[in-house]
Amino acid sequence: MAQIKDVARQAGVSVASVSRVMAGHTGVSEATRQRVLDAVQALDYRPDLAARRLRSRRTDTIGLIVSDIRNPFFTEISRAVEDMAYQHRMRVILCNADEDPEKEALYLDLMRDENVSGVILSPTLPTLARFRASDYPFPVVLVDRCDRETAADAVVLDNVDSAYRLTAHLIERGHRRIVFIYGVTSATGRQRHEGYITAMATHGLETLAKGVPATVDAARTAATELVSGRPLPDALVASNGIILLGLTEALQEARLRFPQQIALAGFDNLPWTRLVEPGITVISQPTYDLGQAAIELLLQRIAHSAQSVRRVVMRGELIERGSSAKRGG
Amino acid sequence: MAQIKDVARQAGVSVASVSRVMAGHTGVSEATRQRVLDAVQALDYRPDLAARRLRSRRTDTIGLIVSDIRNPFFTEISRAVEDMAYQHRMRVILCNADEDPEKEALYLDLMRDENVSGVILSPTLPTLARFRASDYPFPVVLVDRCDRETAADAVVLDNVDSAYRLTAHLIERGHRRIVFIYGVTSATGRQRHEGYITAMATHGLETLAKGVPATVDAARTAATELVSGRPLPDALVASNGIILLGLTEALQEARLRFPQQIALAGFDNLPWTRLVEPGITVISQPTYDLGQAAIELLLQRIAHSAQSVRRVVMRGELIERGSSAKRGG
DNA sequence: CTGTTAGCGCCTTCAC
DNA sequence: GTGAAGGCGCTAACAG
Repeated sequence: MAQIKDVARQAGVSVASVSRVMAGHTGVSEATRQRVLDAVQALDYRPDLAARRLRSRRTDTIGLIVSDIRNPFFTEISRAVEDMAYQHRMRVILCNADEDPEKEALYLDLMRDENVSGVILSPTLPTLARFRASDYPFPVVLVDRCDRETAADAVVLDNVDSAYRLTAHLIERGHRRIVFIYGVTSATGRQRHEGYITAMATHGLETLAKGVPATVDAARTAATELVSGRPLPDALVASNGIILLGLTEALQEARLRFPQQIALAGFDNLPWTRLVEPGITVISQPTYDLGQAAIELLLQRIAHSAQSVRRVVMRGELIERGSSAKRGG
Repeated sequence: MAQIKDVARQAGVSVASVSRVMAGHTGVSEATRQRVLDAVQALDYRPDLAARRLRSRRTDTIGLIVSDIRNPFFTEISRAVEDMAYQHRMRVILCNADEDPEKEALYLDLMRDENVSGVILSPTLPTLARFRASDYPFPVVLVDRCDRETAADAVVLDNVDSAYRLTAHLIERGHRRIVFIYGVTSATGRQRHEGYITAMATHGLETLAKGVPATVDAARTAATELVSGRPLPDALVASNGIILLGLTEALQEARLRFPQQIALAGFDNLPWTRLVEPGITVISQPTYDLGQAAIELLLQRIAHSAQSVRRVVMRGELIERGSSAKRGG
């Protein structure tokens, strides 16, 4: 493997000149530049990143810590982050915390060891609760999950508003006994719960929410129980795609037709939601855009560490399908 | 940030002893070890990875290059790889090639720059065609995609057999005009196509396959065309979950009921396949296990670069659901 | 079992 | 515009 001194010798210049050319610095004569470039090509020289990182004290690496990689929402986020990062000549270390605060803490520690340039994080509830940007030696941008109290760069959906609109949509369609099943382990679930409560209260309706761990199994179990009691709810609403899957499975197992016997709606416009007839009404999130905005914000923060704290809020889009149709309509 | 010499001073030993303790080497007295550990704790010392990597010429990093991160199959693979890697104190750099050979080549180049310890790769067809392990300065384990000719460590499904069994199952159920829609851009699609052909030929039936790019849109378009002609096929079979999604969408748009009007089956036991009534018959892949086996194989190869080339083949499991039921049954 | 020392490959001042 | 030289923080001989 050729090194910088080999290139210097081959080009008949000093290592300093080679370094300057490689870094794209100005102040190198065109003649020298060309000779270096030729030598680089001839020797197939590639700078040693470990050496460069040691010397320059920068890694050009960003850490992405997602809470659940199996959730297509986060898959799409990571796709966006990765695309943008490599465009900016940065590396991505992907970590999946599996909704486990300990694993998450471990990974945040690892990020410190790796001396990353910055981190994009979708925090679990405990981590978010005590999150202070100053606790970390690198800039952090929160994605998907952030609350009002937390002063941090963040990119999130308008969770409260979206949940409000989704609930209001069901109320408009004549549904009254609307049960909201939400993930208690994330800020997102809580905020969407809040939007639901506001919508119900505004319309003078009784709230009937149930918090569950954000897994398909937990959601299915909860829904099965809900629909086995009487009176049957008019509608079930899920706070995210994972829970929506559990609800749909439960309704199917209970042989309950929607919207005829019970209405259904939720978050995340996953491919299967329009496949299950007559289609499930959802709030669609701009997932790729959220990821893209997160890394853009992070890159800005890396470049300008003193800039003011920013929050980017994106709007969820209501996609109306058959599952929320009018009662008996 | 404390460095090794600070720890050495604090503990009253040499930097070599600190280094030895940090590396978990034997041949350090218990007393020294304890003093070092105390000093490490007191100073909150963390070794500088860049320095370590430069000096030791090892990165303890593995590259994972998947062809499409949006495919849940690869999501699960990466989950497994990540879990195992961190257990072995290794880092993972995740790259999504998006089925683009150029992007894939770029990433393989990047792996070289990063001086990774090894790579797990699900290659595109062109890359696989000219794949030679000796072309890379690091060990490579192929996952999901490999062909007979390629001499490389690999972990794959029994693609031909699984497709054979799936097709034979449909034939047994009385279906005759079975159309196989497969991804032409992957070795997996080709091999599954082969299994289909063998099954049809064995039963004296005419093969009716159609190759498409492995996208939902392409599959939907192809299927829409197929079902608009006459006679209608008896059954549609997809070579993977992405294509199966496209087929399902097309049948739904065409208002064709399965299995009454047309049967349906495919690969990948995705959650939605049992949600779409009456459930879709699929070959289930042991995705997590495939990923786990891949990294285990890679770690072995890293430890024993001379060991013989290995191929791990895992069996797909037929999950029978309503979509493949008997004609008119 | 422990310490001394020479680099790993590169960047970056500093002098010319 | 160019070159010489001193580290970045750590590991691994080697010597004791």
